Amino acid sequence: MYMACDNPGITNIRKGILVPMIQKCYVVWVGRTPGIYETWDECKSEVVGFPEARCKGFSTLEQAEKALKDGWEKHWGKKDQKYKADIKYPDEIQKNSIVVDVSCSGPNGPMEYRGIGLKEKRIIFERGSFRVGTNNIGEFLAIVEAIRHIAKNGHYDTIYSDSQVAIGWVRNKTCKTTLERSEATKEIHAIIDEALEWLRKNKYSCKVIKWKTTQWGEIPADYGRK
RNA sequence: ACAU
DNA sequence: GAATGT
Ligand SMILES: [Mg+2]
Ligand SMILES: [Mg+2]
Repeated sequence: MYMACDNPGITNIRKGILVPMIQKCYVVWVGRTPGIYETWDECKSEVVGFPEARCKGFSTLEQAEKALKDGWEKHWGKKDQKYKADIKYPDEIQKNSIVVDVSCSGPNGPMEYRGIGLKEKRIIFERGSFRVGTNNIGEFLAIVEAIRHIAKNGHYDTIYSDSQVAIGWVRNKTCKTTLERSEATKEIHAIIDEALEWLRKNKYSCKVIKWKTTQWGEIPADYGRK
């Protein structure tokens, strides 16, 4: 029996480590007998070989009941919010931590990043979208923002990032981005410069450590767009 | 090669 | 397939 996470959309799936998405209700709008089914097998037998059949999986009975009333037109081909299974992380992982990640649509942006409290699965900060920025710049700014959050508010003692590059930049208090300084990039560079200045002028005691993606699956702050 |  | 980085 899976427990529904009350903050869907910020946990991730990795076979063998994390549990798959909860999808326990299947709505059949157009099939042999329209209604709600508990398994894919049942659902399948309602729709296979049925012309123009319409069905879809949902996480909760409530969602499914609403979707059945809505009709398939409102849900077909759309991404409804799916609840993810709650996750048991390995003991090795520091639970009193903020996990961060970036999402970068193109090589130079748009870029956004966020930090999430691992234990509470709560979004602590979200920044962007920045018109220009690289993956590594976003990973870097995310870590610095998490450090500053902890320096100011306490509550956490560890930051996880999956970025070898950004962890290094933070450690060295330097940003070796290849993104040229130009009129088009001056905004993001100003933000980087301010972050570096804070790092160099302030002390902090939280640890910044590597999220071991190959062992633990995608970092829970991941945007799930890959 | 490693991490994104 | 491409780019950002050590
Ligand atoms: Mg990342
Ligand atoms: Mg990611």
